Amino acid sequence: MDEKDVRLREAAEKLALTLAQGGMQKTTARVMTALLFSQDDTMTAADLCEVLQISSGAVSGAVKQLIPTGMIERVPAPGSRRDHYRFREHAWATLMGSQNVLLATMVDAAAEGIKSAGRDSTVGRRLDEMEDFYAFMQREMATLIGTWRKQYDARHPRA
Amino acid sequence: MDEKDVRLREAAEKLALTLAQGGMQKTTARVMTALLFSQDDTMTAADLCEVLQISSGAVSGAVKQLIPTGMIERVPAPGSRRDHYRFREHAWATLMGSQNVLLATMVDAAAEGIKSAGRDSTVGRRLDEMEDFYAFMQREMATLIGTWRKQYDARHPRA
DNA sequence: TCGAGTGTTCAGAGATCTGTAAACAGTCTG
DNA sequence: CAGACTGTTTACAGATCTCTGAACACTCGA
Repeated sequence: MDEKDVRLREAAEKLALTLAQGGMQKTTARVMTALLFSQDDTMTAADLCEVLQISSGAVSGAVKQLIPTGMIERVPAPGSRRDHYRFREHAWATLMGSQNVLLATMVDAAAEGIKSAGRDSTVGRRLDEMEDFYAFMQREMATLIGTWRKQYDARHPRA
Repeated sequence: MDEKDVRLREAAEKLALTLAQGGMQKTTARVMTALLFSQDDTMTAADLCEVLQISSGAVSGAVKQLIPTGMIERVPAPGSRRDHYRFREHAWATLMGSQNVLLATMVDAAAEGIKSAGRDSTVGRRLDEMEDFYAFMQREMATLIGTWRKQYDARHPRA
């Protein structure tokens, strides 16, 4: 039984490391994956401190980053006075959806350049392609995520 | 005429800053956007040094990161002995396509956890959703990029 | 209102990362 | 082959970032 726990923790740390190399804060990634791979539904800040061997301040900071992104949520704890945290349902879809603003930024950056240089030049054509690509992605990604959601919900009727 | 240059450079730096906050190396981002917003087709390492006010070593390092990702390419320079660099055509599509391996990593991480915990548990259901989502994305992203390419190429017949 | 139990904030230590400058290597020209 | 011209590598310095530990703030129950 503990055996299972160990392997899950290993998997969690491994993924955290990958995410960290991809630009995510290391501690933030560890907190996220700890919640993701936890056998329990929720974890308290104290749990996270103990499991990850980090200070409460670090947990506080990580949580502060994670909640606005929609990856985790604070769960009102009935009996306990401690805050409980939980990995959110559909968190991944939410996360990918939030990349939408990044895509919009790319479109804007391209448009900004085109405004200065026009479309009919070396740089203009380059930026035109960029604008076209990201505008396309922005449109399509939204519908793609919607498609998945519908599909998944249909396959997993709420209890 | 120089006016144009200034505004393009500003746009370049602005985008670089955004990309840097998104996890990309700061200098790497600056080199990339410098090439992206350049009015010329290619730039030499020396050009980049001067424009960005960085050492040749820094340029070398940035280029070393950028080339494998497919964002820029080294162009054989006919007359000059210097290396010329160019922002690659369809670079953005290539970049997004390369996220495929990241998506695969996510699928694997989820599968790894499921192997330890099974699908029928709190963590199992959580990981099942993750696996399903990323597997879906992996499939769809590839086709999406292909669609865009076809569409764009059709609209921009090669000269 | 007081006190215990938690979460948050912040200054400072420690680690990490990144760019520079200089040495080194490679390449083309004369 | 010599010599100049570039690109690459690397030790080191500087800057940045992140965690910790402790003080502080907040909340709830008695």
